Amino acid sequence: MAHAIPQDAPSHVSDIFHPTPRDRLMNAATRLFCKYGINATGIDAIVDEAGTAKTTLYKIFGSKNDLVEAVLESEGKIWRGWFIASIERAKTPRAKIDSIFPALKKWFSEDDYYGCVFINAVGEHPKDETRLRAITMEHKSFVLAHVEQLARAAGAAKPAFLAHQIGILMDGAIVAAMVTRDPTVADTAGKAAAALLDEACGQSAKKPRRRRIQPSSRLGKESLSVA
Amino acid sequence: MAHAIPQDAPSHVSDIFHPTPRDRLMNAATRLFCKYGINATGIDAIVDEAGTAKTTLYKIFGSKNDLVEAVLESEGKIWRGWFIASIERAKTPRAKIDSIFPALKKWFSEDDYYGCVFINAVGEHPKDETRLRAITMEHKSFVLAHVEQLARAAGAAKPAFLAHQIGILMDGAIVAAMVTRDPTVADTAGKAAAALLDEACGQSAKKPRRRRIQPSSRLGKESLSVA
DNA sequence: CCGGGTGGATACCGACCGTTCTGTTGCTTT
DNA sequence: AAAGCAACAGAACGGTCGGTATCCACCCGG
Repeated sequence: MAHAIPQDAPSHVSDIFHPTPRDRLMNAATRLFCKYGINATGIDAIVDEAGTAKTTLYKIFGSKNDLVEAVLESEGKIWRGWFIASIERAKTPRAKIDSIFPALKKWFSEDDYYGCVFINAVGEHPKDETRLRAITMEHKSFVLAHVEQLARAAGAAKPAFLAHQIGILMDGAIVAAMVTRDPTVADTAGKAAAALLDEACGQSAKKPRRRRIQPSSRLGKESLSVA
Repeated sequence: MAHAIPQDAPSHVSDIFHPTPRDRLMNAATRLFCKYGINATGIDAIVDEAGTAKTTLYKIFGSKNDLVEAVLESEGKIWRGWFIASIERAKTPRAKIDSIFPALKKWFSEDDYYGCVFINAVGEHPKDETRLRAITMEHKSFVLAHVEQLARAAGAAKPAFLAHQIGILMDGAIVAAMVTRDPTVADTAGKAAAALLDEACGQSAKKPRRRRIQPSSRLGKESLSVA
């Protein structure tokens, strides 16, 4: 997942006026990697867009590979920050999970939505590559851990299992949105996630008006250390 | 989705003994594109592996782009053939849908599973590209149409909607399996699909069959031309 | 005033890219 | 035997790749 919503997290305030060469390179590389792919983006295009010299890039990052890793690392952190902030605006754990796919939909709707850099990066590199996949899995694990914690707080029977399923839905929606350019895949995936969440919480009806069994699972909202 | 199971569909029998240069080029290109990515695979490597001359490649395909499209077209057809044959072995529509993810799991378990060429191709090319995305969507639509028909035959309330959800689960599983190299994501996705199918068929144990108005949609199992 | 470090400009490196070219096999078909 | 033709080998094209070296213009603390 990649390319965070711009509005929040201006990182360093001074960057707005005097962005360092490093930041300019990171921004340019991020944009070009996302839009055109990593292999299809040359060093020259990056330094061109960043307005720096090639020497500066190699002084700072050492190699294109290291630049790629730096971009993924940074982009992952920004994306996770945006994602978690987006869903944590909701009040209850259930509402937070329910706002995952509306958040994704907003992301999909941006005109510069290019899919998930991590997924695309793994896809366009040799499949015996290790480093990129490790970085991607780390990113994924972080997001899934958060979802799992929410699932547990929401009273899901098997929180890890449910989080895994939601993660698959997220990946699928991200990919489908990239291919089709249709943000409404998020709605479809969101309804699937809601149904799975309903089932995992033991109440199959969408609106909890007609509660069938409802034994416990009402508590647990508290005492949840975020990790 | 890409890279079909080898055992069925030997295409032309004579190819086993005298594979034409075209077939050798297609096979080599397919393998290298899948394993190393399209942009990372040079013409030299393809003709090297195919054992043909560069001239032959350009006489037959005209350009690398055209070769890429030919590979996607062919690989898509092979994959769809394998996929549909795999799930159609089951007897009932419900069983056919239930065998989607076991089939994918077998695919994921191959040691030369490299994800979906279509998804990877879109991901590593400029996002304003049109042709690749069109080819990918065509492939996807074909598969989804088949799933939708099965969903309708299985008595799902909203077959197109369910098929769409299953498609997202498939894409998510394909991507997750590529990144994690863990074929069991197919199990997780499969259980999600089964739960959604249960719910869509109204026999989800607890769901009290809250039908809306929609009186029809019960027939239509027949007269469904797939492609 | 000086000296050192940061970063820009530019030319260059060997390697490889996709593509085209020339020329040569070897098997058909006449 | 002659001609045709698909496929071969291989060199070479202009261009770009990732990466390096050189030189120069600042800027800033002493």
